[in-house]
Amino acid sequence: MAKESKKQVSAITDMEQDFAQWYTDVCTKAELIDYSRVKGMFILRPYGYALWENIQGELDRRFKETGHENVYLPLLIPESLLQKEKDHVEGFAPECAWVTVGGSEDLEERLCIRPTSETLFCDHYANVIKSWRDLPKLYNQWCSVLRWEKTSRPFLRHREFLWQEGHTMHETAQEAIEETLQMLEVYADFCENILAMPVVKGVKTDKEKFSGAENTYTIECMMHDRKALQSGTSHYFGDGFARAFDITFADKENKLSYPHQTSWGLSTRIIGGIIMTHGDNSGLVLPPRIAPTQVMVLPIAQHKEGVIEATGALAARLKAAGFRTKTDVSDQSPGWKFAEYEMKGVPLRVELGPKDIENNQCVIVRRDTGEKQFVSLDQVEAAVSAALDAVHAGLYQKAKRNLEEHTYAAKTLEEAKAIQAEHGGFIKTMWCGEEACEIRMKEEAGMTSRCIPMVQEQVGDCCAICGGKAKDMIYWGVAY
RNA sequence: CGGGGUGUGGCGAAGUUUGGUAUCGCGCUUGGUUCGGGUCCAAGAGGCCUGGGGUUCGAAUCCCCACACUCCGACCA
Repeated sequence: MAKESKKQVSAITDMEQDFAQWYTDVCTKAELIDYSRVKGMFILRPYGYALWENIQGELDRRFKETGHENVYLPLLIPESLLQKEKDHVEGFAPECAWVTVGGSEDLEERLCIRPTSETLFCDHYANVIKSWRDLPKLYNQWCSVLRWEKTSRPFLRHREFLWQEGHTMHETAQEAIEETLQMLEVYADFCENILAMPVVKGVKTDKEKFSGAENTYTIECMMHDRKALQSGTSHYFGDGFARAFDITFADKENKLSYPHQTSWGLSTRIIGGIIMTHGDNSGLVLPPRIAPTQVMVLPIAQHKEGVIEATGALAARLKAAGFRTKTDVSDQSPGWKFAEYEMKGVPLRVELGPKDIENNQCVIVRRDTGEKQFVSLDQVEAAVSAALDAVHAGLYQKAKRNLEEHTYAAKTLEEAKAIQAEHGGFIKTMWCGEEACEIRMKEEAGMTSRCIPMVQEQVGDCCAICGGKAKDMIYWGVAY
């Protein structure tokens, strides 16, 4: 009886049994998300939104440290504007949603709800960039965009999703390329040091790059089911958009020149990545540096004299020390509370009961390992700080091990196919650079190219697919 | 957009084959009890069974049509 009710309350499917169902369970049971009336549009509940706010805070600080300014551009793009750059419109047209009526009047020109804002930024830049003195322009926008996806999943594929999009303009190609790479580094650093997610940095093939870009750089992460998640991208555009939008400036020699452009983005999709990188069968596991609640202080035998007061005092101390701390003095049983905050991925639980109070101590429990530690109340701040760092390091190491243990080298298509079928993960091979080989890999092994990593290795002499002359070492994988 | 699955109080399900006016668990409310891993007991509130049409004396149940969610595939961040 008790066993049965336990199972019904927890109700998170084991990831080994059904990974997709596990994922959906975590999203809803941890109260990150709710479904709305419109397909593909999700409600970010307070806990999920708080996570995004913390992500925003960390990224925004990094953007500002690297000289960027926030702006806000309109939601709607006139069709004529969207069509100025050929590759771009071809890439996005299939998933655009349109506004055709205003009030009761049909509009003369239909308006696209932004799927991304390159065209809006370019239109604006054409107005404000006149001289080399106006460069660089280092803008970022926090907003939502809309793409009419056919299928959707919480965080991983929303029709409307929150993101940031950086759009910059530079005097020289060199400077723009440096910016592109710099922002890739910002994302990689953020993922590894804040989210505890190890990344593979690289450049996309022509087939996989952003519509209209010259180069797309990416950070690829490996999820627990060994599928790949593209977690952030940074694009170098050259002067293609500038020419299409007629953005010119007088350079230092008073010659009319086209500026060089970049854009880079990271979305709420990363939350899906956090869930699938760190989560376990008890639910969410949050990296401490962005967890909305880092420490949950729970009273044991709270009806006993002084326990609730002591719990409140301890929580206040931890809050004062700068830790995001909460308590739960509801009349649920301790066991219920343990399970609840595990499901919500709170990195540390601090238990405080009559015995602890008597001994001037508390119990610190790590979410990732379940490890318990008895700590004197005199040193609790230092212990919590160390434990949070330990959780971060533990999560990172575990994810890194998953990435490394499931990255394989292959010399032939057959070998790659066999490895993918048996183990999943990333498979590195040599590649000739031909799109035909990418298509063949997709058709035969179900894998797309993830990236050509910055750090190259010689894993063979010729292209694993066609046997032709190898150009680069490339990563393949099944992607979200 | 192709293929499968599902739709019954807030959640998870039984009931559908063989039509007879809805059952169970969780949650919720109130009171008591317990508290170091989802305590226990009692009393209560809440559903015209996704929507629309049809068959029938009678439909959650049979038929048709929509819609939604979900999984797999194609496409995409």
